[in-house]
Amino acid sequence: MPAPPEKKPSRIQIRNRRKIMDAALDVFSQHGFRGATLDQIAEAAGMSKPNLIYYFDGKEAIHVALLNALMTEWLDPLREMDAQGDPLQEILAYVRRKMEMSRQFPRESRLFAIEIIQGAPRMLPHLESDLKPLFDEKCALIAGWMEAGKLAPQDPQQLVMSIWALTQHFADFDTQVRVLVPDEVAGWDAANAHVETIFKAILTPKG
Amino acid sequence: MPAPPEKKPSRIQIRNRRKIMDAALDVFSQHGFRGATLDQIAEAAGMSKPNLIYYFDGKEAIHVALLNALMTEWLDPLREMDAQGDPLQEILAYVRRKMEMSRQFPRESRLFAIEIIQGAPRMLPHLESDLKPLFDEKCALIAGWMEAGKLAPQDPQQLVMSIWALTQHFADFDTQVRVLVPDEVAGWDAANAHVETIFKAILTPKG
DNA sequence: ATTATCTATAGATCTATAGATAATGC
DNA sequence: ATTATCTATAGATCTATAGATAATGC
Repeated sequence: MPAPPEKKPSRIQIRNRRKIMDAALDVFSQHGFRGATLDQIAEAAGMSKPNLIYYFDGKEAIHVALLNALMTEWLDPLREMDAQGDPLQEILAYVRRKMEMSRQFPRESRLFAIEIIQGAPRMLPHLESDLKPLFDEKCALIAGWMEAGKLAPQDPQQLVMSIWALTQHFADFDTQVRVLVPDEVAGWDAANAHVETIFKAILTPKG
Repeated sequence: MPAPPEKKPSRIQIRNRRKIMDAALDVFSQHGFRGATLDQIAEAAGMSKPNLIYYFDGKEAIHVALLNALMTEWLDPLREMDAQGDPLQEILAYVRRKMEMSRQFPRESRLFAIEIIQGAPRMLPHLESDLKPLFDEKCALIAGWMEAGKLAPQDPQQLVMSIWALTQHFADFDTQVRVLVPDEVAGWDAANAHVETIFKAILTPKG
């Protein structure tokens, strides 16, 4: 069953689809799927509503396209964790990459967070097919490192989820963080330092 | 300007308002404010739509009532942190209380999470007026403990936010956790243990 | 008498389509 | 010729209200 033969998209197509996706990221990451409207997306994209639907099959198609595109790149930092590298440095580097992504791409982080909180109605299959195998692979790698005495022994699954919890918190709960720690710049520096301290403390093998 | 004299609510009023709030918690915590509909809430409450509005001024009033009620009890575990207690034990006990709340009240956790992720349009004033002073007070308490050498020195603000990030993750991202760690019971036990390990490791003062 | 509930519906909002018009690429 | 955009609108969904009817508490 070959994919239907599709023409190569024109430059305008590429530009407009990208513009729509960016606008949709704004809107969906703030209101979730149900709370978002095509009007808001059209407004943010600077296009008319029917024009949106000229480029995508509908509201849901835009959302799915967004999630698909993001799933891939969102997992990249984890993929980069290298079995050949120094275990502690590999994990700390992963933590740093995740913190950097939270800082640079808070909308993406929130889009995922809302989708997951709402029960992942459109992303559950991706979690099973993409995230789970990668998660299992990297947990096995980390478990190996622990067995070899390179890292303090602990539950690798909990370790990886802790990394996510801590690094994504600063993007997802940004509104709250800003109330409590008004100085944006100092906040990020302190967060980076604190998160790094945590993982050094629990991962460094004892004596 | 005295508050308008309100009659004492009847038993039916109390029961129905409670039923509506519970139903609204279901619906708002899953879809956010904009994504939720009165139809869904009415259905979940087993009441007719107009009857909902007989008890509350409207959709927004229900949401606000929910957030107000929750804000108070959600902060209780932090209020309990006792300046007279043993510092390390006080913090670990707080962590345990928060984990327990995530396990027992995941809907409440998600309701807050969605509200914050969406920019806290209806809760920002509460964050400023309720959360911030309590946060500052407890951070000062923790800072005092650190100066006294009872805890390893670190940024108290980052410490408290780390506790939130880790403990709430398991409620908010439950859907994802279940994909990655299918055994619910074992997952919670492992999570409890891991989170406790983390905070013991970073808080125990060095020799 | 007062409180609670229901049916019916007004009016706003939302997704999506139809069909005409304008812009672009050979 | 094909691609892109617009106006107008159908049809569904949503919040909220009007006004009638039923249940409850003195």
